Amino acid sequence: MPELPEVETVVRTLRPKLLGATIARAEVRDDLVIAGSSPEDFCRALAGRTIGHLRRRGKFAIAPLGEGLFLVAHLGMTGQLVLAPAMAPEPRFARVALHLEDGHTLWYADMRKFGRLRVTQDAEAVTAGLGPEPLHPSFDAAVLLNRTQGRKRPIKSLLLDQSVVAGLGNIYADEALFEAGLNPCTPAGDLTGDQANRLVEAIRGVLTRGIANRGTTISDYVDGEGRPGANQLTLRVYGRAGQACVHCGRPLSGIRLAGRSTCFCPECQPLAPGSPAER
DNA sequence: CGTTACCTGAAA
DNA sequence: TTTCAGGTAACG
Repeated sequence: MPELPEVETVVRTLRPKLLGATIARAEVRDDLVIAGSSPEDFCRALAGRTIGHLRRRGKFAIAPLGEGLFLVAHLGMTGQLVLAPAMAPEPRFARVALHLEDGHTLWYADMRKFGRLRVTQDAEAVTAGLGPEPLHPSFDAAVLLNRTQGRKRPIKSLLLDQSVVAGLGNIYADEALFEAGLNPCTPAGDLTGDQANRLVEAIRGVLTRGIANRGTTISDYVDGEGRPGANQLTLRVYGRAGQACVHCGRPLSGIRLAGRSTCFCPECQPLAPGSPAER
């Protein structure tokens, strides 16, 4: 579910409300979503802590808890972090509850339980393997080329690789490749400087738009206040296999790449002639 | 490297 | 009943 724009929106909506809030009690309803410690230690570590400035790195949300301790959340496919009044009805698939002293509850809900929460002294270690932040000004064609050079894997599978660039997922990868006019199967090492430039700009564009639209809600993404996003209305290829390309009108292709459904326009995103992926 | 497993639910 | 789903770690 949540890629960079969704996590960023969750963080932005929760940040002002959680800053300075104290956790009275933590409650784990499903052990599976707790990583790095026992659920008991997780709850003990959180009780009495005051939350600092919430931030995002890649698809992780990170809350400082003081004394070098952090709460780190990854939402997996269907994770939601939602703040609600204590008296409000529980969200469906509630897995963890952080009861705040101000009378609100920060819920972690996750239908598929692929997401994880952890308390750690070393937030750095959790995000150490991540590549650059695509919205940071230092992310440019040279940085991207450094990481694609000599690689034969399809460019899309590299875009999904969080150690290459942090935060892209299946939706925004497809959208960025369409905007850049690049075929998802293009061997990464074949990217020209010009193509890398276009791809970097496209990545920035789709992510920035995603944030401006408060995230993409296909089925269950909501922000920190439980509200869906609107970016799904702007998608140009994701989930549109068989429909007409917004540029040329020809039907979009749907293929499977790196184990993920992939949509692109064979006309607007042609493979370079003679490239291995063409055969 | 691509594929499978991890989970649960919705939709075909 | 089968297939598919925004992610990623493990496997061969």
